[in-house]
Amino acid sequence: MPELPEVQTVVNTLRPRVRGRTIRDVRLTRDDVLTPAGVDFARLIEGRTVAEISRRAKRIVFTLDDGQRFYIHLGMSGRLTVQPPDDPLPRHTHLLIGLDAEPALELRFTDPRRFGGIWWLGVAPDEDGVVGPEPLTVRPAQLARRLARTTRAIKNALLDQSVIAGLGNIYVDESLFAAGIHPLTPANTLTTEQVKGLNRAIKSTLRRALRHRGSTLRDYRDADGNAGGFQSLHRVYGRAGEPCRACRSAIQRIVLGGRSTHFCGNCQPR
DNA sequence: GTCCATGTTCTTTA
DNA sequence: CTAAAGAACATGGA
Repeated sequence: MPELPEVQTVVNTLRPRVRGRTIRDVRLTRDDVLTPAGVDFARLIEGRTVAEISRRAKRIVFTLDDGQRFYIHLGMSGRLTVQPPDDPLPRHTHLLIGLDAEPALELRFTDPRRFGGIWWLGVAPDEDGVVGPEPLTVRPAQLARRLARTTRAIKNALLDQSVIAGLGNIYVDESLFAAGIHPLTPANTLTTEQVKGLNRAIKSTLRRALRHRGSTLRDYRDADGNAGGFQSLHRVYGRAGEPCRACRSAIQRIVLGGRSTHFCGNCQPR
């Protein structure tokens, strides 16, 4: 659910409330949200201070004062909030971290669908798994090199986190519209000029979404519980049948890689 | 009951 | 063998 703009907004709202605070008590109410299984997560983090909170791809990375790290992925329906411990506890809250604050604060991870979770990294210098470059800083030549390696539709290639990290279904559709590229275009057939335009479109789309604190379709909230505001500015995502904001022709919806894909057949010709 | 959902990973097919 | 397509995961809302 949350893509780069939403995850970054969570990090931005989390940081001033959590960084520098000491972890008092940890409650993991079901252990299958933790990877690897069997890690004594509470013992590892209790008494530690949160040195930094950052984002890599769609992961929210916590760095502790002893240099150990873990990350939380929100999956499709995850929320990470900071609130007073006596606030009513929502269903499907799997992790509660009590923080040393006056008045007391609690970091909560809630995720009904449980596609998200907590991954313990320890002091491993490398990140786990293959994660592509960050879309806000990737250079056009680097993006071109990675797209040239696959014949897949550009929509599917951009959703692949090992090709480029942080994009999801909303921002791939929005970026392809902004670049005027049809989602079915084979990734390796894009011209150098098209990749340059796509690179610019991705960056401007993400920056605009960040300014509006992400998109809330249903579940997404930042760490303070606030919804995003970008959803009303989507140009194609979720607008099937509605007029294109540029040319008034009807936005089309097809299924690609099992995901809804929205585009303007006129502004994004094949 | 049906279909759909901001994601990732495992399995099957080509 | 590899790349790509498809299924699966779990819950809830329309």
